[in-house]
Amino acid sequence: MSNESTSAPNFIRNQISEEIEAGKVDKIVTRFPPEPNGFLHIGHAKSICLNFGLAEQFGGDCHLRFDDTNPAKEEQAYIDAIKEDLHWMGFEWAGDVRYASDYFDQLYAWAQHLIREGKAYVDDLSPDEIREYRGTLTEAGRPSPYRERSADESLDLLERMKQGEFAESEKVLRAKIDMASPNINLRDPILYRIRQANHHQTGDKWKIYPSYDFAHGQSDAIEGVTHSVCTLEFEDHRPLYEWFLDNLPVPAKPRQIEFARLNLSYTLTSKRKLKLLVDQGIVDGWDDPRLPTISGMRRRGYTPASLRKFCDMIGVTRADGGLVEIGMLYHAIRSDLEDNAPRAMCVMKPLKVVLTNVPEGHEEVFEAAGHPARDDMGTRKLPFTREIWIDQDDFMEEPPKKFFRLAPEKEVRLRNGYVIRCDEVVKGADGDVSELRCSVDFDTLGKNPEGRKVKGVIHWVSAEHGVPIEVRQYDNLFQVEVPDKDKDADFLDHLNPESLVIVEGIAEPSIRDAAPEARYQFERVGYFCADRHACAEGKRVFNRTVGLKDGWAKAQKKG
RNA sequence: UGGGGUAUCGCCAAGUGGUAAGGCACCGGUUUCUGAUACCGGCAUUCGCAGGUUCGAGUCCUGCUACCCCAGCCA
Repeated sequence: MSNESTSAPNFIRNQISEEIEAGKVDKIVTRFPPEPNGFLHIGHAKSICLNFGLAEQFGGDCHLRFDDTNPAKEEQAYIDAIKEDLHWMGFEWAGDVRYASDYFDQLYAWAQHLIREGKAYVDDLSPDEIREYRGTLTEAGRPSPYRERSADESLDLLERMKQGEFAESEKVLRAKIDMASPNINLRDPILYRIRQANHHQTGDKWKIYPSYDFAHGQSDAIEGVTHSVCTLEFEDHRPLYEWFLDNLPVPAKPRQIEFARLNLSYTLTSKRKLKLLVDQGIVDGWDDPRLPTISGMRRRGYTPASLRKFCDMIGVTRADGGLVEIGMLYHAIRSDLEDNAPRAMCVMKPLKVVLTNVPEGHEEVFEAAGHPARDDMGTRKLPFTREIWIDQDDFMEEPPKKFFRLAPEKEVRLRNGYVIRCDEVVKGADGDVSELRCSVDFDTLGKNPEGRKVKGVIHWVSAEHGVPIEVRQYDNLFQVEVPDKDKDADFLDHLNPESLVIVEGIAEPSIRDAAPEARYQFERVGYFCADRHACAEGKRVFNRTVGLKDGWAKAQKKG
């Protein structure tokens, strides 16, 4: 696998470089901390490349730690999928897979420590009351009436919460910080809440679960994480993150650094919304090729290298509110596949061509390069017969100027074969063109015809030897750049009705034994990937990863 | 209207007081048995706006403006 660790410098990398030069750290430790409540998407890929990339660049470690503090939303299946995505991306985490739940005992002891220090208390307020007491963005909150209850009582209550003596929402453990803080996260944040759910890692051992804030920083400290990189929305949590580290006997003091999350045009990167698309059956599972999930992009035909390249291209900053054009992603995969995908020909909308001066039963085989610039990809055999298929788009009865394809009385080259001339257009009862009768210039194989130049080259497939395949032509799932821009509207209204168009194509025989996930460039059309599920079942299904750039279409548009 | 952030080409993004990198897109041109690729050239007198400091400011100061995040017992 190509390992383009070009990785452009960014502010985090620069900062770490300085720390290392100043001797503040010798070995860095980062971590990728997904919650197993959904599949990883392109936004996670950015974080993955950053965290694993940093460890790679500085000779440090990157841990994989599942942030599994909310059993109500998490599942083992997501854990398995996330691990597979990471492996596929080409990253190895240091040591075993870790879980925040590995530290539940320590976290509990630290909660008790805080209570004894008079810095935490069990609160009996209801969720509604807690919200009410918290105040608003502009008004200070009020202390809970339970705020000053004794440490002994809180300790006892917390233990009983843990034993399952209370119902969900009956009690919570809160830190005692500052109800008047302008930073709402410091208004006595919740440390533990009661959850009756069975936990995918700890089973029924616990009835209380730590909040993200109470678990994350301490887990980082336990693991010796030096740089805890997260997204901008956690910036307001940093004072709290540090408050815990400063008020608990933790073994280390990691630093939280925030960067801007990725916004990609025409796509959604909200786990909640992606899950809705999956649950409502709007797409074919979490790995639907139209989804920006890592597994979806994999199925679509993206390569790990292309995803890494894309992440390098977009960079890492603290500038938020931006929107990366999806065209950048397309460029990343095209440039990879241009270099690495073998070529083949496939006709998408077949139009029959009878080559009148080729005898019935005649057969010859052309040898074509597997890749025009890579000898290591060998050659493929192209059987040539009297009847062939070409694409309907490559013929026009009344062509505009500069239409370098087939038209009545015009010549065109069959890719890797002869130049042919269109002598006759046959129409069906409906008036549509049903067949073309052409003649071959046999003196044009591997050389230009005498005295004239034939500019156009079109792809074709022998009618006798062509292999029927199902082609799934994927396009953006949404029709607008920011599907969820309008908070009052339903993002489903912007679904693209043509995000998937299935067509029966006919491909050259060389793709007959394509392995699942084999990628090809269907010449003059685009890049395609053998569907890993369908092909594993013996079907021949190809997903369009991305089309080739189309200068002709662009020129037409301009008029 | 509280707090925390961010503003450099259509998009992403370098730049940390010395006279605006790069990529994507776009526009020309060359090559081409993929209207693809490759290659060559063009593409910010200007860094949200207005003042100020300085010999010199995208970089420092002041004041505006716009946008993003925060009132889950989600992460």
